[in-house]
Amino acid sequence: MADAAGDLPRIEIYSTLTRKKTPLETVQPGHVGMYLCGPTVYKPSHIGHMVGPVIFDTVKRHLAYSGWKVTWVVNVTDVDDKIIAESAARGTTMAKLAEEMTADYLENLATLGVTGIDVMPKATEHIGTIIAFIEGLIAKGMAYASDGDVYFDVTRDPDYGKLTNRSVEQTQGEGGSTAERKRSAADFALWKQAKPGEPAWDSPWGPGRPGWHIECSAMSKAILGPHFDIHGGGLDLVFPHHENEIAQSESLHDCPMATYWMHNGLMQAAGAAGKVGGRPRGGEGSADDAAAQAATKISKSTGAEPFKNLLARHRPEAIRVLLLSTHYRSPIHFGEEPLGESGRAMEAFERLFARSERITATDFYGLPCRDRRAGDAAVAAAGDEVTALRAKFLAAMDDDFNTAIAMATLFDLVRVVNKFIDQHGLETKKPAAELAALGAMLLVMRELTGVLGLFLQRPRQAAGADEGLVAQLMDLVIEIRANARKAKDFGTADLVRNKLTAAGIVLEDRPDGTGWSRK
RNA sequence: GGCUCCGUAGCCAAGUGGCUAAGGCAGCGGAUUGCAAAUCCGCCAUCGUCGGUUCGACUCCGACCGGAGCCUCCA
Repeated sequence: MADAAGDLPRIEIYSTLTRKKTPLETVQPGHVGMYLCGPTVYKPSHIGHMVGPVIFDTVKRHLAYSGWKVTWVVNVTDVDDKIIAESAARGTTMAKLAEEMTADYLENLATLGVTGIDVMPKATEHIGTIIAFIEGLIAKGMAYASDGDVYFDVTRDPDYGKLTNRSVEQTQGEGGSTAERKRSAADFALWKQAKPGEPAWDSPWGPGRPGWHIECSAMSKAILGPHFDIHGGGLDLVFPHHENEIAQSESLHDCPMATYWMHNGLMQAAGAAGKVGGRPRGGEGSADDAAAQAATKISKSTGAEPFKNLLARHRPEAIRVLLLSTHYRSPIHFGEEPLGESGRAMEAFERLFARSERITATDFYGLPCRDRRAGDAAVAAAGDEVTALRAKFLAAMDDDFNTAIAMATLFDLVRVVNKFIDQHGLETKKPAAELAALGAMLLVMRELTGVLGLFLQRPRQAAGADEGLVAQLMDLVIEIRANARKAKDFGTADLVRNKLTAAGIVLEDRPDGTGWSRK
């Protein structure tokens, strides 16, 4: 369980299980097995579904960049009560609906630059694995069949509740119609008998389908082994889902399921007071205003619009920046305002990229991301300030993936590079030494933004068919205006600029000429 | 009622037992510009309230107030 590879950096990870940070030590030296609970595919994904994937994509990028080999698994729950209900309502089949919604999910992930998923198992493709897992639990006396269902017997699991610090007595269980088939209320279903007309698989207990928690235990074992390194998910999955996964897996295997349990904070729809969940709290006389403005997690708010709708209004880069600007364990305040703000903040990067491309004639997006983390000496050409910022960035990422600080150092880096360009007048002069230093700085920028999965592709231009024509016209307008300015005819020059601004085109008179961009 | 967690500038958001409490957005002043835009420089917080521990706390402990999550499906 120790990392023999001594050249790997020390990375600290917070685990919900221990409630503290400890240095990453992997089951297999140099290899990280990582499992993230993915979506139940019954509706188009919303922004809340994107949080975990973006965060763990960033985790994987940083681990891989730091020298580990990483296998990242994200499951897709494609058999479930909600899918059955939704497909019935739509008059389609569970399989078809799941396929459609999985495609939607994958498309959204790709848009956000989540590219690191290695394996994406589906529950329906692992029914045999799941049944074998359940049989193992029954054989060990940890589970029992009851009238076509199979339940996990929590009373046989001495450390049940260790993840969330609660006792069997404190859990209420599903209740409802299954109550009388269970030995105790906190027992949970491993296998559910099919009702007539429902999708079903044959099993030793009759036709049915897997319970909610078992697929993750069975599939993570099949792909990553009984004990792997990192298990992730949203904070709302800690109980009962992850608690029950631990119960199943550790009861069967007698070893830890995952060394680190990482949970991301939930998207909050600021101001969109949804229903007030949970049991009533003691006090009365609640402040109406506070209640009205209370944030609510997206999945329980009315703000959970399909992610695709969101993309019509906001650039994916702005969304990723927003997600990474907050520490991953904190809730994220979400809404039009925060998104617009992070969009504006992000444009400072793109302006710098464009500026440096004008100077160096090098495509920033085409620069190679340094894929293996190197020591300070490797980036010395970029100067002390940049080297120091890079060290700060890496230290932040090594400290439980503190992307908020990492982002802050990136903003500092933008300022440092802009200042360097200003001070050396690189837009008009081209001294070779300074250009080389600028190139080194941009390589660091490319390296670090790459670790966060940002700016990997040139943003798509507004795809107007007349784009070439517009560019030609703009060249003409700018030339005419330049002549006016030369002739000190500023009235004409300002008229042109003001009219263009009103039309959504911004003119910038720079030392090396006039540029334009769409607002 | 039980279990987690949070409360930092106008807004968002890091962080630390004692050194200048990151960064972003907005705002203000300056440099630059024909004027702008962009860029750069500078300004803008004593850390929910009240107690306690300590030589010293925003950081630890307690109480209180406010907010979030979970205890039922949820990323």
